[in-house]
Amino acid sequence: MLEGMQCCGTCPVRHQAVCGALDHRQLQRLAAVARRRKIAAGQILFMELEPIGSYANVVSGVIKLTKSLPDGRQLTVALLFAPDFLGRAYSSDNPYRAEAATDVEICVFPKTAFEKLVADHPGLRERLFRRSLDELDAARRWMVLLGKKTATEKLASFLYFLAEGSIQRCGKPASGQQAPVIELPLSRVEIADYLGLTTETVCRQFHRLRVKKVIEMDNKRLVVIRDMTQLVIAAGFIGAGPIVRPAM
Amino acid sequence: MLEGMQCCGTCPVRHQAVCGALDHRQLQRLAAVARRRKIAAGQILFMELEPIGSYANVVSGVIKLTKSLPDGRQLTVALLFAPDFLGRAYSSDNPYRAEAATDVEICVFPKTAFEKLVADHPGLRERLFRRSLDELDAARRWMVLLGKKTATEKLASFLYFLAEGSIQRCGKPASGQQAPVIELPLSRVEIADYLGLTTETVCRQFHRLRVKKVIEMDNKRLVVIRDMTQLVIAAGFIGAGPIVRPAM
DNA sequence: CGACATGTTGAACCTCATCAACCGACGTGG
DNA sequence: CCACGTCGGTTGATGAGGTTCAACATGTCG
Repeated sequence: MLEGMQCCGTCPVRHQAVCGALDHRQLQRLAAVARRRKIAAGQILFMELEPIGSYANVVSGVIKLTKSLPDGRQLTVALLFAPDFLGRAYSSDNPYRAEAATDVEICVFPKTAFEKLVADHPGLRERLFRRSLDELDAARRWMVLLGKKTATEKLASFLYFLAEGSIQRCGKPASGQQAPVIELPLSRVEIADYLGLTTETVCRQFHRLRVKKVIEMDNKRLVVIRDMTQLVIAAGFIGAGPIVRPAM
Repeated sequence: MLEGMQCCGTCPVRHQAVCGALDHRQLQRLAAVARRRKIAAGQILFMELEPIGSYANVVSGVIKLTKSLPDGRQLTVALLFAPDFLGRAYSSDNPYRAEAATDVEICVFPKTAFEKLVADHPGLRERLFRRSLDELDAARRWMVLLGKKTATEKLASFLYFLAEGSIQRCGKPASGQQAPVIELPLSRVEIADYLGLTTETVCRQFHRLRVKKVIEMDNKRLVVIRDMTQLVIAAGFIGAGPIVRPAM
């Protein structure tokens, strides 16, 4: 077992995560109960409708949140990356299944201890609130993708979304913009579940983007973005033609 | 101009809305700056990306939040009903267009005054936080609808969602369950935009549900739910066959 | 009345899902 | 070592569900 403070001191997401709101003393309090855990890819953190006994920060890796229909169809409603927070305040049971998409490291806080800390510390509350608002915006952006975009646009948007994230994490590639390389954290099936498509369609769209010289792929999991502007256009973020502003 | 306190005293959403967290004194402070406004159906409250100078409670009627792609495709990402809250904390500009779907009454709070009140009152903050979490859950539930459901399921889900809401508002129809009647707050086009479909498809699905005796329609805007269980099945909430639990 | 918005219906088309075959990588066991 | 089964990924053929385009119906307002 890692000792608490040691854990927080070396934590790579110390400042970006919700705990960034805490001062030294408060961090000690949190660290006393926090525990690092490694989760292997594919492991399920908690099932749908299962009560969750703890909160957690994602320290590294990617976690999927998925919902499923009674007949087995399922959709991944969110991906959680490095400084993201896992857990639902004000509700004991939660409506998602959380699963490690890659090998994952999380920092787990027991429910009651964390809630006490939240109750005492307004800064922490604010961070959680901000985060949930950001998630809400992200969810609604994704709704547009799911409801209105074509298969190509969906995949292009997904790749752009990943590129954007990796740029934010690793620093942007200056103005010289060398081609960003992204490692897909999801299998084809998982991508399909995230985009509301089937595996086959996802494959074909990868193919199309490759043929159009927008991307390049060495490994099945490694994507090089050859033409960022084309990707953005393919994603439907800017119109290929003139921008149509809907009339009042 | 209505005087503040009078406004809050007679407010039908006084307790359910976020201001339910305030005691009498604080309510006075809010009421001093709050203003009732009536908005006609079709009016736009604020445009996408436009900074918003105020927050508001929905007192009556329905507000649509929609996002649009540069080429004009658009999706309604949320409907706001009576005690709902309109506004985005921690962000001056917002990513949605807000439009009155029906005639609407809202209670408007100037941005800074309201924010000051929020800063002073933890109960209010908590309410806002809870609300945003609920919205997040709702958004993600809707993502499943948009990403995985068929046209029939989408419309049935929408009707169920409305029925549920009206039951919650008007009290449930006992166990005797007389057929719930719902008035559609949206036109066909608007429903289509909400469900990620086209007008034509929405029409055809209405037709199908009518043929199947699940619903009945007098007016174009009045839907009687003849068979609630069939509606729930059509919505895909429970499997028509045996429930398949995905294997671990 | 005609012009316009909203809703409905029909027919043709197209995207994407479905079903099936196949490929390569990997691990296991003979 | 190779045969094998399995799993993830790719490709092809086919078909259904939903979009698109067009016509028409209905209701409303000038």
